[in-house]
Amino acid sequence: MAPKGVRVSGVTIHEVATRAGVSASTVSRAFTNPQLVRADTRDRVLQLARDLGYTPNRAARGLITGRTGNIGVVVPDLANPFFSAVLKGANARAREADQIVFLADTDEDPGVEEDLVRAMAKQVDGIVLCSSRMSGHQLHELMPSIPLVLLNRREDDRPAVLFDNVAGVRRLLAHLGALGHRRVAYLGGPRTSWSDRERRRGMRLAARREAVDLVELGPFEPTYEGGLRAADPAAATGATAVVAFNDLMALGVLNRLAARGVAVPGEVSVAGFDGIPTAGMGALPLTTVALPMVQAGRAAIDLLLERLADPDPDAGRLQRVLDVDLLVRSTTATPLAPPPTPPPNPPTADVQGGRP
Amino acid sequence: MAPKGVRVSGVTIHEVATRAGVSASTVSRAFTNPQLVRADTRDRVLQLARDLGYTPNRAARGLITGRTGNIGVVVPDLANPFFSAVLKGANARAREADQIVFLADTDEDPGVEEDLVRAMAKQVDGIVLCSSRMSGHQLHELMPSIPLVLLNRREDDRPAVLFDNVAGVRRLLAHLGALGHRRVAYLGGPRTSWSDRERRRGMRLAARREAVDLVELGPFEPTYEGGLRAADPAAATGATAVVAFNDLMALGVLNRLAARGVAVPGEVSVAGFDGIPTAGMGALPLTTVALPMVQAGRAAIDLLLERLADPDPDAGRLQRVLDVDLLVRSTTATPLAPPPTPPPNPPTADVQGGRP
DNA sequence: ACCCCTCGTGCAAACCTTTGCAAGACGGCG
DNA sequence: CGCCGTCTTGCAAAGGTTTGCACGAGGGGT
Repeated sequence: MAPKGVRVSGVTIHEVATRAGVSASTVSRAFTNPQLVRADTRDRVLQLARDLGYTPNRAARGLITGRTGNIGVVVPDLANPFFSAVLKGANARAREADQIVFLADTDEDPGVEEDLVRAMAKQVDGIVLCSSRMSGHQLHELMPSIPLVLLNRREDDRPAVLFDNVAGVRRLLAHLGALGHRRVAYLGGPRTSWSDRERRRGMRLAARREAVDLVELGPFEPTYEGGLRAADPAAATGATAVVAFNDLMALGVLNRLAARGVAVPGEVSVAGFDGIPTAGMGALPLTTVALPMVQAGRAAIDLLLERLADPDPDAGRLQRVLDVDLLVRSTTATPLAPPPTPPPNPPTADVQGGRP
Repeated sequence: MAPKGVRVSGVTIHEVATRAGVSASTVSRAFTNPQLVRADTRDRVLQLARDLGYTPNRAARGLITGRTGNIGVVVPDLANPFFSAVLKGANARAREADQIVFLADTDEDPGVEEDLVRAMAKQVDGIVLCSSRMSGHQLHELMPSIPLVLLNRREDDRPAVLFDNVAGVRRLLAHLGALGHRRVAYLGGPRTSWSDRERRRGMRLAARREAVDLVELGPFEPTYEGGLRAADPAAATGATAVVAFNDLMALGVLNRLAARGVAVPGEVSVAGFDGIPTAGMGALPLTTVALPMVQAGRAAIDLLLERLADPDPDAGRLQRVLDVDLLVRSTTATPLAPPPTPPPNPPTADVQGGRP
């Protein structure tokens, strides 16, 4: 009946209690409610615990308190530096609060995402869902079973950390408009992405305001490879400026255009979203709408902790909208010539990029 | 006495048991030892469990089995795509084995690393330590308390997933030698890094073999910024080829050299290690020694699972050495001219880059 | 000198699951 | 017809912790 697994650090609260000549309750209180136990007893117990290397077994504690001390973080793709950065922030903040992060990568699949959330639910106090690809319906089904905080996704008035996408797009188009661009292509990301919808919406608004023609393409995969594939259709539109759903795609566009001999930013300007470090490392630093990724990760954990401390579902407005920052760098400029005549390469190459 | 925390999915094994008209033991067995319970009982129980949305509470299970079903993964810096890739592999493999990944980021600090491992130890079955920066002493102290698998770090014959750094360096230097380089600079990474020591060792060996002069610099921070700072001292050595500790640094070098007007690969060739995606995305795809990062992450989890299944400490040789791959791309070529005379910029600028 | 209040501590139940042991049912064999 | 073995199930203990309740001691007020 004894556990078969290797007992990792066998020192329990009882051991500390016996050695200190007190009961287990006292040791427990010394840790969780220090003011309940007499000062000298407490000090003796804590000192002894330290000497013995005792740390409370969080699983056992969780069993009774109903709190695990764990927080789940779910991302669509760890390989995207945007999510690494968010994760880094979340992880740092969680550690400060003495919480541990459970990680899950969904590979951009809403089904996997739902499964993972369900699987995690029992073992964490709450979950931060980054750029969730799930449907509103799926989301609402999950909501009651576990405290959820969304990041980069709005769903009604559920707790969320958001970026001011529309403002970002407005600034970006103002910049392009001022440079003299009159025809702009937007390369869309996954249909399931909230930020893609927001950016599309913002683009339409801002395009009208700046009096530029807007051409929408996509969806494309939100990756470098997706950008490579998106570049040709984009060039074929005759737009003098191309805005990609994210930096990774924009980098792909940059590379493909260079391979075709299209001058950036001379003939075509390119911009992205996110502000991932990679975007600034190339020979041509990318103009981009930078999002405070690390800060967003931290904010999401903050929100979750607040929510857990006060489970009252409608305690305070729990949406945080973070400001974004237009980084004007080397890939945007005044277009040299009138829209170039159809480029040498066959411009009809696969117009549809990403998964449908 | 009832738990105060929000009960997340209150359905317990007892509820299923009562409804199915059996005892809790039977339900438990239906899940963990199906062959012990009569077929029709089992089916009825499992079906009911599914309907009720019951999933076993892993914390409670862990309490008695001594296995948590969790695996810890510790990395020095999430922002480095090398570690994102490793993590992605580890996470995928863990999920297949129905294990969950606990994440920790140490910010390159060995002290934090030790703390985190200790804090995790109680809540995971084992830990994968990626590129551990801890001393051999620290490592040995930790070993007995928790099953550990090292990744990109050898320590005696402890279980580890390693890359064949020396072979990689040999191939890289053979490549540079064949191109005609006679003086090569190595820009070192953190002193605490095992792979840096290995690469240094390999460089010395290979340099003798190829009859090239080797200049060792560093340590530098293993980041893009570290590379920016390393470029000037590297140029000052008069080497025609620069090998950086990792790709991130190499990208920094590339950028700084471009800013100074040094032609790559004309005047100076540059190469890195890791094969992170970013390295191939720039206008000048980087020549690099590519490591199978995702595969390494998977292998580490495999090793850990094997080890857990058979806790016999000396069961089989538990070190896996993975092959590396020299990717020859655009940043290495035959040097144009004899080593250029001292470059226009003051070549004395901070020779020490990273932290001491 | 008595009573009451406060403070510090211990007891035991509860959280949810796994598992050794034992008991009941049933069939076969001698 | 009795004995034994196999199969299926339940009982109860155990795992480490938290916490409501109760108990005892000590102090201050009357």
